[in-house]
Amino acid sequence: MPLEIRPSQALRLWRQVHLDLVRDGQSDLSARQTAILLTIYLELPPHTVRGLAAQLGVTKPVITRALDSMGKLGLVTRKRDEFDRRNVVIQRTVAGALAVERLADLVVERAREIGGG
Amino acid sequence: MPLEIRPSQALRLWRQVHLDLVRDGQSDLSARQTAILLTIYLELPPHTVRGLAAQLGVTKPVITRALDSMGKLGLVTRKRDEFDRRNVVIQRTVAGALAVERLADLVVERAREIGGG
DNA sequence: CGATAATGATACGGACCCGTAACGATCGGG
DNA sequence: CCCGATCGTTACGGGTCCGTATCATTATCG
Repeated sequence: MPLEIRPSQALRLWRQVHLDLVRDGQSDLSARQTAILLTIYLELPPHTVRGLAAQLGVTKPVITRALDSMGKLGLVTRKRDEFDRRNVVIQRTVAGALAVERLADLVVERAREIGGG
Repeated sequence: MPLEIRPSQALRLWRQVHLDLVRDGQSDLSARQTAILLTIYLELPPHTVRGLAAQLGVTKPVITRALDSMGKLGLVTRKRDEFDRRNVVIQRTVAGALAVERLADLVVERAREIGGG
C-alpha cells in the first residue's frame, strides 16, 4: 500500500509545512535534531549515542549536543544503563511525544489541503 | 483531490527524508532557507526581500543573509529592479531548479516506500 | 528642490553548531 | 589485577545564524 504523491504535490507539502514551522518559531530544531527526535520516537528502544550517530552518519559529539539542547526543551531524557554503565539510554518524554504528534498532525493537515496539481 | 496520509505515515516519511538530507550533507539548508527556496521556485515571480520576509514572518536581514548563502551555492540570483531601483528581484537558476527537483524526487521516492502503517 | 518614506544591505554582540582531538569512566580479556 | 577497548562527554578553534539598530540608495510628494 504505497503512498502515491506527485513531485509538485511533494514540493507544495514540503514548502507549506516548513512555512508553518518557521512561522511558529518551532524551527528551533535543525534537520539533524528532527531526524534524531523522530528516530527516537519511531524506532524501537533502546537508543544510544553511538547508535544514533551511526544511523545518522554523524559524529558522536553531534548527538551529545543535540541531546543537550533537546533535553533543555524537555523533548528527551538521558539515563545511565545500569548493566553497562558506559552506555547512556535515551528515553522519551511526554513533551517529546506531544511535539512529534503535533508535527504529524501538521503534515497530515497540510497534505489534505494539497489539491491535485 | 486531497492527499490522504495518516499520522504514522507522515512521521515515517518526515523522518526518512530528513535522514537522507542529513546523510547526503545537503542539510546545508536550514528550515528557513528551505522555505525561502521553495517559495521562490513555487510561487509566481517577482520575489523581493520584503515580500519573502512577510511571507515567512521573519525580518529582512534573515532574507538577505539567506540569499547571500544560497547565492554562494548558486541556487538563486539577485538583480536590481530597473523600474524601482530600491527593489531587488530574486531570480531562479538552473542549479536551484535542479536542487528543488531532486528534493521532490526524494520525497516522492520515500513516500512510495512507505507501507500502510 | 527638500522632506519623508521605503527598500535592501550592513555592523554588532550574542548564541548555537560543527569536526577534531582529548578526556574520564567503565568493561572485559589475559 | 591491568591494560586495551569502548562509551559518552568536553575543550577548542572556526564558522554560521540570529535580532536590533543603523546605513546608503532610491522613490514620492508637497
